[in-house]
Amino acid sequence: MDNKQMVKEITNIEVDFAKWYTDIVKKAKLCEYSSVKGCMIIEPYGYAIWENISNNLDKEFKNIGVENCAMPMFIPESLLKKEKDHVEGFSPECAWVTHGGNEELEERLCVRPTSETLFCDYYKNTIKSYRDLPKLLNQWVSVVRWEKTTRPFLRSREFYWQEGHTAHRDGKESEEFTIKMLNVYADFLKNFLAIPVIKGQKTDSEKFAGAEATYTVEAMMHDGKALQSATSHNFGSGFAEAFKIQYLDENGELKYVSQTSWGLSTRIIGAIIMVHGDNEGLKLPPYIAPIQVIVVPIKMKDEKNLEKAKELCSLLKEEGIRATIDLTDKSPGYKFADSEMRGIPLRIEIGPKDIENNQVVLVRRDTHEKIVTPLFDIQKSVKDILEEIHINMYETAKKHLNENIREADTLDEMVKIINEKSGFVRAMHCGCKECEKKLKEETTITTRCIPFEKKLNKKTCIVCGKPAKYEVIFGRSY
RNA sequence: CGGGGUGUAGCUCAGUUUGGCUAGAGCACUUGGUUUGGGACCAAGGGGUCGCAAGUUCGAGUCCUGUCACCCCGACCA
Repeated sequence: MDNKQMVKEITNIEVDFAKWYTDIVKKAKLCEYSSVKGCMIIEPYGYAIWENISNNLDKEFKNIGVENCAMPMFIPESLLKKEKDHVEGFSPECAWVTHGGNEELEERLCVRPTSETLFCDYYKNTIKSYRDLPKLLNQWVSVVRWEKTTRPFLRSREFYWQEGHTAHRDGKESEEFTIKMLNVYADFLKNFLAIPVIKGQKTDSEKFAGAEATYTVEAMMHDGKALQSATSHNFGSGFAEAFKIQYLDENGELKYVSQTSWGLSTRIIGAIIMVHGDNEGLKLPPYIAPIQVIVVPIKMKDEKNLEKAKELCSLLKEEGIRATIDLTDKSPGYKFADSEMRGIPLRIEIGPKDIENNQVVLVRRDTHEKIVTPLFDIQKSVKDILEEIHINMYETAKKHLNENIREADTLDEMVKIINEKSGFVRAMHCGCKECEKKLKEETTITTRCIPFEKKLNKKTCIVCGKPAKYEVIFGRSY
C-alpha cells in the first residue's frame, strides 16, 4: 500500500490544517454544531473518548486521595468579585443570569467560568483546623466562557472539564501539590494519550488570573503550534486572604490556607486529533479509543465467515478488549476506509482464505502494516500489538516534538524559524511583560512556558537584549 | 469585537449576473436484487418554509434592508 490519500472527503492535512481539523471532527462524528454559537453537541463517539479519558484520569486522582464533589453552576456577582485579579481576568467572558422566571434578580448570577470562588466560599466555612487539611477536592462539570471565536473542542463557549481545588497548610505544601498534579497530567498524557509534553511554568503575563504561579504541559500539534493541554496553579494564600479561609495550627496560631487548582478539559480531544491524526482521518491512542479493534468479515453472505468473525469478536471482548464487528452491508473497502477515518487502532480482516489457514489479517492504524497472524492465542497477539501501537504513537509524536524545537540567538532568527518551519524556539528572556506584549503584537509569537528542563547557557534576552532572567519556549499557540 | 468569505435536500454544490412556469445534480438515505481481500453495481423511492425577518414587484432562490449562523485572518482566551 502506498501513501496516497485514500479518503477523498478529508482536506489534505498539509494543504489546509484548519480545514482538515474540522473535517475530522465532523466525519469521525465526534461533535456537531448546535443552535447556540460555540456550544457543541458531543456525539456518542466523541463522548466515549471523553468518558475513557475522564474515567482513567479520575482513577489517578483517587489514587492520590482526591475526592469528587459538585459545586453550583451559578456564582453571585459579589462572590466572583472578591479576588481582584481573578474577576478582572474572567469578567470579560462571563455569561450572566439576570432573571429568574419573569422577575429580575436582586443580584445577577454568573454561569461559572471556573469555580475557585465557589470552592473558597465553601472552604471558608468548613476548614477550621490543621486537622481539616489538606482538603483535596475535584469536580467533573462543564463551564461557560463567552468566547468571541470558537472552534470545536479547542475553544467552545461551554466545555467539559475537571477542576481540582485544594487547600493546604502553607505555600510550600501547595507548591509541591501543584507540581504533583502537573506530573499526574504529564504522565497521563504520555501513558494514555500517547502525547509527549513540555512541562514548565507560565510567565507572569500568561499565568492564570489570581495565581501566584501557573504550570503547564505544552503539547505540539502536527502543524507545529502549541496547545496548552492541562494546567496546575499555585494560588499561595491570595484567595485565602480575600475569602478569609483560616485555620488554627498545632500551636493555636490562626493561619491562612494555601491553595491550588488544576484542570484538564475536552480541549484535550482537540490535541488527540491534532497530534496523531493524518490524511486517513483520526488516529486514536489505544487506551482511550472507544473501539480498540474492529473485526471486518470479508464475505458477509458466507455463513461460516460471518460466524467465525463473530466468534473472534466475542473472544476479544472476553479478554476485556474493546472490540466490535462491522456487520453493515458495505463493501470491505468501504469498511477499511471507514475504520481508518474513525481512528480505530487495530482492524482485523477475516475472510475465507484466512479461515482455511486458521489465521487473520491484522491491520495497524498507525503504520498501515498488514500482519498475517495465526488465530492461536489471538487475544495476546492483539493486546501486544495495541501496546506496540501506543508506544509507536508516543515515539512518533515525541520525535516530531524534539525535531521541531530549535534554538535561536537573535529575534530575527527566531521569527524566521517559527514562520518558515513552525514549531518551538528555545531562547532566553528578560521576564518583563512589555517585552512579551511587543513580541506578541508584532509577530503573534508567545511564550509557551519556562521549561523545567533547561538547555541554554546564555545571558541576554532574545527580544530586548537586556539581561535574561530565564529560558523560555516560544511558539504560536491555539 | 475588526477585516474577508459563505448560507439552496443529511453532505458537496449548480441555478442568483439579466426576477418568470411545478427548484436541480452527485453523494448519503429507504426498498428489492446481484456483489464483497482497499470507498461495488442495477432498479424503484423518500427527502426543500432556497439561513431568518421585513420590503420592492403582477411575480423573489434571484433585487433592497436588517438580522443570525458558520468558515478564514487578527484581537481575547483553556
